[in-house]
Amino acid sequence: MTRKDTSEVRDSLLDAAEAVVIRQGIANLTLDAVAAEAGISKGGLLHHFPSKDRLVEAMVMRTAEHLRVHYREAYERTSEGPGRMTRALLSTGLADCNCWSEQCRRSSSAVFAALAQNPSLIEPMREVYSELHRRVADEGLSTGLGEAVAAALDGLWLYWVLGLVPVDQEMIVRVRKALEAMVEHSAPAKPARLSSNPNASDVKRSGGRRS
Amino acid sequence: MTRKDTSEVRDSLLDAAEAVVIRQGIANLTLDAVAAEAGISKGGLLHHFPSKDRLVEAMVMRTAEHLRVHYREAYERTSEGPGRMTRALLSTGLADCNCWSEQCRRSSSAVFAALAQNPSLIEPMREVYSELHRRVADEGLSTGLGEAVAAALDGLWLYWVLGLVPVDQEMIVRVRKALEAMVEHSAPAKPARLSSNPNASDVKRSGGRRS
DNA sequence: GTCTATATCAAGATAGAC
DNA sequence: GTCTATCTTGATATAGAC
Repeated sequence: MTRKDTSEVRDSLLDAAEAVVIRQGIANLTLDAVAAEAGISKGGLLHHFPSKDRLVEAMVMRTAEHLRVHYREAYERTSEGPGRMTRALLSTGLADCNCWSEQCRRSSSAVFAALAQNPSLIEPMREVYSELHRRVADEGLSTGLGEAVAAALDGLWLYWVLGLVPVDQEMIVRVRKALEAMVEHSAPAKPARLSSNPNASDVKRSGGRRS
Repeated sequence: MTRKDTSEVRDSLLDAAEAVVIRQGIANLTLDAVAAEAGISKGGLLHHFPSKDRLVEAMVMRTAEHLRVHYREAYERTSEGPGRMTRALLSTGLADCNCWSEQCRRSSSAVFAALAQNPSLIEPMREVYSELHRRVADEGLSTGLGEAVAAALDGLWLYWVLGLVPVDQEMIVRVRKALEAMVEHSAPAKPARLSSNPNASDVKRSGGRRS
């Protein structure tokens, strides 16, 4: 019970830290700001996270774990066959714009906090990506295709979190369709359930063929 | 003359700032560190850039301008036809691994410095990307394809600068081939120079990348 | 244009009361 | 476990000599 309460407090403190980054940017991710956001004193905050490094580390670990759970669930929901993980990413990573934005905001705050605080803190994220790319790179699609799709999704993420390119629902749909067309042609099996999203399986132009 | 000298000094100071970020990370991008790296005093540095914001602003503007020049040149070197800008990005953005790395390092230092210092300083980068995506989104390829390719390249850039996924020459080649196959099929015109070459010896000069 | 010296301040972290 | 008060450091920026 005590443990559960403590865990809940930690979680709310991490929420506060994310909120600070999202609203004020990483330059303003200070212990004072997090404490104020959480409605606690700096001393109280430092009781749960004895240093700023530990706080950021916890932010990254939580985000990494969420990400891992998220794509594993998507994998389970996706039909078997070549490119299963890749198709799972397409259906979950580019689903609804609003959900996507929320996830983006949260993950970006952790990643950038780590980058600013101490780049080595990104490590948990590396482990998740390591597993993800292992799965995506070896699932029967033509060489490099799974990796290309994953990279494209993360490119969109980058555009969105930096505001480099306006990413709206229309753009997401355009890009998803283009990527799905590639994957579908590379792995034409099981066209019945290619994607869990109804309007995502509309492929007009025939794709290319490869070895 | 005086102006040219001043401009050269400014450029060398920006080089020093990039070097600091690359070697020590953005957390250590301080005026002291930049001054030391450039072999000048902090007072001298502040004569050229009256505040840290101005210094980072100049870093971003220089990087953005390099990027713009870079892809415009690549465009000129690329054969006419559908997807010209997209093909230009593929040939120049994913050319030689070493050149690419160098460009990555430099561009990432500017972008992340801006992110840490003051996100609004990214603006010059936005303008360049705005133009780039305008060109890539409307060149006769199937809908979303140009944007997907551009996003994939920037995804690779992200992997590389954060070390999220190991990006080596082999991976670059794999992804490039997958993307080229898409573009080639969508725009089969001018097969002579499109990049039917397995190793894409299309245009390899001045490799390098974006953002 | 470059330097040294210094003012100013904010942030991370500690100590100890409650 | 949470608080207030305080210590310490390091970073930006200014002032003014050379």
